[in-house]
Amino acid sequence: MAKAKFSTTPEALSAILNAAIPLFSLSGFSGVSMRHVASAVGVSIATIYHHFPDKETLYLRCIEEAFASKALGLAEVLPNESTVLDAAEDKNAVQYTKAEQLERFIYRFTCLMSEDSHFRRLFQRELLDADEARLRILARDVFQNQFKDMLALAKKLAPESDPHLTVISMVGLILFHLETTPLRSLMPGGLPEHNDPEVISKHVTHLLLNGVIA
Amino acid sequence: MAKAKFSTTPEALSAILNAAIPLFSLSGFSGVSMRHVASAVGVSIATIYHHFPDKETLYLRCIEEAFASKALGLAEVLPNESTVLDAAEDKNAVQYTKAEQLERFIYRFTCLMSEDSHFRRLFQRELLDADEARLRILARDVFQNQFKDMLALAKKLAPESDPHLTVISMVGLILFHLETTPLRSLMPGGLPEHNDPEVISKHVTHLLLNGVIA
DNA sequence: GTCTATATACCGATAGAC
DNA sequence: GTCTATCGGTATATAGAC
Repeated sequence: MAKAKFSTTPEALSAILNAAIPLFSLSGFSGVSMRHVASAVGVSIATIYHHFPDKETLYLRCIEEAFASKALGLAEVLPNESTVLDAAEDKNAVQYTKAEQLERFIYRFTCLMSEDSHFRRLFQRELLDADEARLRILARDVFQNQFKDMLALAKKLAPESDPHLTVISMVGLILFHLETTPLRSLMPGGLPEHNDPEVISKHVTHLLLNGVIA
Repeated sequence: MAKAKFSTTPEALSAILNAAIPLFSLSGFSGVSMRHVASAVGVSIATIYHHFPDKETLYLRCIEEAFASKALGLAEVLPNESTVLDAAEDKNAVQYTKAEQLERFIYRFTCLMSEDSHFRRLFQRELLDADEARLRILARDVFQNQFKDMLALAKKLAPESDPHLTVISMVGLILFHLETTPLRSLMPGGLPEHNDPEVISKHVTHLLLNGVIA
């Protein structure tokens, strides 16, 4: 069941993906033409079609690439349930309080998400497009394990709440603060420092620990 | 300074807008052609161009229309600071606790936002496109007053926190739960009732009042 | 105010030389 | 593996009849 129709070098492939990912992130599927991609890579259109059968496949591979590489970073951020602990770390393992665990997770997750906008933007676009087949791939291959770890964290932190809702809330809080960056400065009370990952994660952590009123 | 180049009936105009708004909401600016719009309205392309000078202007008018009509609903949801209270209501006015005020706002805002997806999706697309001129119009003409009311509410509820961050957090919590609807069912622990505005607003209110751990 | 017809440019995708 | 050249289709936008 050989899938490779063409002979390809991995370098040429990833050169195309690395050029196409920012384009799709900025302008979306229909906002980017194969001509744009080709000229961004510095090759002809026919070269792109030598590596990818059509535009849709190229887009799908971009999504998979961008999301798979972020999934690795996500795994590091989480208090890992699904991987074996390093023995040395296990012995020296500090017992974090619930608040500390939450704070660490929120801070590292915020930093990770604020690092590159491409993942975030592609994710938002996938939510808007809501193509079921693509979302299914995303859920299964990329987010499945990380989401389970987050569910475990949510269950540990807030045993009485619905863990699914808790996870969505934590993620949503962070992502929305990052998403609204371009609008923030135009709204009353918006300050440049509100886009600092440290400020955001501190605010979110405080909110998750104490609520707004307390 | 007459702006109207053409003679137009308001009915024809709003027929075009009402057909175009769902299209742009679903597929974005570059995902919709003037042909699509024309055939959705049931007229020819030239007719669309009679009413709008170009595609970009049509899109901008769709945004303005969709957002302006939601701004009215938003004003009703908020404990209104900027409008005069009705005298009769004022006399019978109940004194709500902070928790009750928050709960009412969250519930009504969630219902309002879940009612039509077009506003939400167009707003998300505007955040992604991040066109500064369009965001400026949005911020000034549509969200300005409502955001100020929300800031006032945030200040009243959480005087010690940065009100701007508090508002973004409240809005983000609700919007993200609604956005992730198509993905939710594919993730572990996702249930159909998680998309119910009542369930969402109850969860969000509890989180904002008590935090996740409490 | 709506139409048909059309100008011009760009789109995705392919053929075939090197 | 990359190129030039090109096909057929569609895009935005306009001209001009009715």
